[in-house]
Amino acid sequence: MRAERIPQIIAAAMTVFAWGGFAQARMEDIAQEAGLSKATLYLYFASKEAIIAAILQSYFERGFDELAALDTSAQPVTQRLISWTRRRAQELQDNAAFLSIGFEFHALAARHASTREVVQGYYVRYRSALAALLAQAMEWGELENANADELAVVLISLLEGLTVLWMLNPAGLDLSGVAERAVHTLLNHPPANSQPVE
Amino acid sequence: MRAERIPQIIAAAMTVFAWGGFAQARMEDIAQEAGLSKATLYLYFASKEAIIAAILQSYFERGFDELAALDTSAQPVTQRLISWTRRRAQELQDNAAFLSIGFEFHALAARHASTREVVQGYYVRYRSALAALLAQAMEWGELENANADELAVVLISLLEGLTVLWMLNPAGLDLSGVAERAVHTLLNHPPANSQPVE
Amino acid sequence: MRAERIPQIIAAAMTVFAWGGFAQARMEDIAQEAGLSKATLYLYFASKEAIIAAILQSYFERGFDELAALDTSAQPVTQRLISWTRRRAQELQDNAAFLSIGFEFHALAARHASTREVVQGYYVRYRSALAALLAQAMEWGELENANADELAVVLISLLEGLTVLWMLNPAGLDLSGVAERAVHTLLNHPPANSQPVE
Amino acid sequence: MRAERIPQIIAAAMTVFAWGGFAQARMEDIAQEAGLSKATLYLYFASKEAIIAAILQSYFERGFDELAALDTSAQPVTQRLISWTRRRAQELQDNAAFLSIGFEFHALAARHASTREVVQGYYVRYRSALAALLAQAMEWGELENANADELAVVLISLLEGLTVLWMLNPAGLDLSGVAERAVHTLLNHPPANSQPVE
DNA sequence: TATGAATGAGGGTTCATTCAT
DNA sequence: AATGAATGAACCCTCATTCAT
Repeated sequence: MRAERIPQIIAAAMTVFAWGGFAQARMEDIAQEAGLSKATLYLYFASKEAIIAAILQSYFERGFDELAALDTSAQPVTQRLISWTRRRAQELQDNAAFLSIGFEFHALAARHASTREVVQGYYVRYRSALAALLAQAMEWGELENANADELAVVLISLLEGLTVLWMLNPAGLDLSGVAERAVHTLLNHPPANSQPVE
Repeated sequence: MRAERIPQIIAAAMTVFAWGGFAQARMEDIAQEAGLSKATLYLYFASKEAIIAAILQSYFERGFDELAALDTSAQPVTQRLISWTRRRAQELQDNAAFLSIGFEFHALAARHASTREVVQGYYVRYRSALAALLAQAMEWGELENANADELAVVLISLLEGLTVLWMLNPAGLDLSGVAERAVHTLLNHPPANSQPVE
Repeated sequence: MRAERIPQIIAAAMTVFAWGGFAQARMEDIAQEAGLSKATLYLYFASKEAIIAAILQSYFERGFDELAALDTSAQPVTQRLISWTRRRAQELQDNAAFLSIGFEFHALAARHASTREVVQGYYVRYRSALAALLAQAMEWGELENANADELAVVLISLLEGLTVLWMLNPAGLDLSGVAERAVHTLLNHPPANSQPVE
Repeated sequence: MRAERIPQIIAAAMTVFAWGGFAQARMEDIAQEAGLSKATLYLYFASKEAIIAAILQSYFERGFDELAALDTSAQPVTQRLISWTRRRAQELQDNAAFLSIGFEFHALAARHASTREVVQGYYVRYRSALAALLAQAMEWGELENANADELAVVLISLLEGLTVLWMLNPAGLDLSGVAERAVHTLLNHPPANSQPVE
């Protein structure tokens, strides 16, 4: 029962949150979307906040499977990262409806340490995984030697930022193309190698 | 009076919103922060939403003065962009407290067309100004020929994304340094030149 | 539950409205009078206005049962109308506390078409029923031939007007007596027979 | 100034009250209608309630001039009363817009003794004047002997009640005609002469 | 497990009234 | 005399949460 209800409620809540934001969404709406009664929600979640917290946990797991898959592929790292970029872009487009939830978590993270820690945890893992991969590629001579961690930060930032611009004008931005080309460049010319400018 | 009260209320509202988000903030809080009574707020704004809308208009004006200043400087474009990046980073750090408002606007933009239009308008201007500058630099031979508009998109995205990562862990990310080095690289190796990878 | 709560709330609201008028009455007062919480009222009525509308529907049903009973009685029509008049007067006195609600509906009707239609509907039914009875009595030779509809209007008007005067000074006006005597006269000397005066 | 402003404000208030009722009308609305500022109203009236009280005083003076004129006319009383009825009906139609105010005063009177006293005072004067006239006519043999006071009550009630029905459906009720015919009848067959029915 | 019914706490908004100018 | 500006006091309505069944 629990194993069945909890994802059902989370899915319903995500739909409702995506449509109107955390604050505007009412427990009534979530219940309706889930096909349950309001009171039933409370059998599985102690509060609205608990639902948000549960979503927070799952929301930032997206893409980790794919990231993990990067490690085991046989292709050259550059190639792997490019196609991973493409997949991330695709996934973004598929889940566009839920983008607002991510931004709302950013806002929450900026305000509340507890949320911040969770979100940060995600980016740390993300960054570490990416950096490890890049470091390996450097070690293996596939990429120019550079600060792998900083490169990871730059790549992640780039994708995050593109997400914002794409959300604002999906038709006006070739998300995949721009991302791929920029990642390609950055892999070939890692920024940490460049001379700091004063 | 209006010229006096409106900025006063907006400033108060921003402080309150930064602290608790749009939804949680109460008109009472804003009034208190502004040193006014709740009813007085309604002499100048028709609703809480109207205050948010007013902030939306002003929020994304930040940094435009500096962007405009880029045009008139005598330095080489690369140099100008690098130091502009530095100033943006500095400004970000100075206004860190209000970052959550920006993320909340992103969430709102993802949900409401009217907000989206305003925010998009900002990024369009931002991107145009930057692209124009880059195009000029390319024309003058200061930068390698490339797709100036796409380069602008990449630069903006990078800075936006770095903002998120820095917000999550200010101490763990040398915002200025990473930004400057990445911008430097991208200017020297504009991504649009690279061959798309299939 | 609904079948139980709705009359309960309407009764409470009538009491509160009778005491202070529609505008002054607070939902809190009605809730208290009904022994419920304020929020519970909203489970059954969408708004204060909806409660008033519900009362409007029931308020002008008073006396219709008795009016219907007029048809089936075996007594002569004159007799029936006289004793009906007496009962109406009695009922008025019994429900004196709610008179102000009726006047308030008159005021509302004068201002809002939708209320007017409801109230008018009541008087139309009232007038039709009375006119039909009078017409029958004329046909049967019990009453002098005359304009039954106009006579109905006059009778109703008379009772309505007496209600106002009696409300202003109950002790100073023998409501039943005056009403009965006037009705008696009008039945015997129906006005429509008289020559219009120029 | 006062002599100028006070009628101006009362006229404005009556317009606003007629449109939306006492409760819904805002001081702001009245001020606007009067072409004054809200604060200025308070130079002439201590409160909204004071404005209503002032209107109460003037509202029920309508028709008294004409009633007084009845005394001095040279025509037969019956004739005078009929043409007075016609004038009252005409006046009613001319001031139809303000009818709702009258009903609202009835509602207020039913609830508040102080208002009731004022309204009752009006009807008492009205009834006395009419009864005196009728008594004189009886004395002079112009009318059949009867209870002049009760006849006055019946006449007044009839006109009051007709007002309600006419307000509900002006097109469907020949106010003047019905009133005149009924008054004519009642003058010729005064109810108090009829035998009470048991 | 599920829910219909109920509510306490609260928040946005309104408005009569005041007062300094 | 007149008013722009300000506000305290309410009031309607909402909603997360509880609980008896």
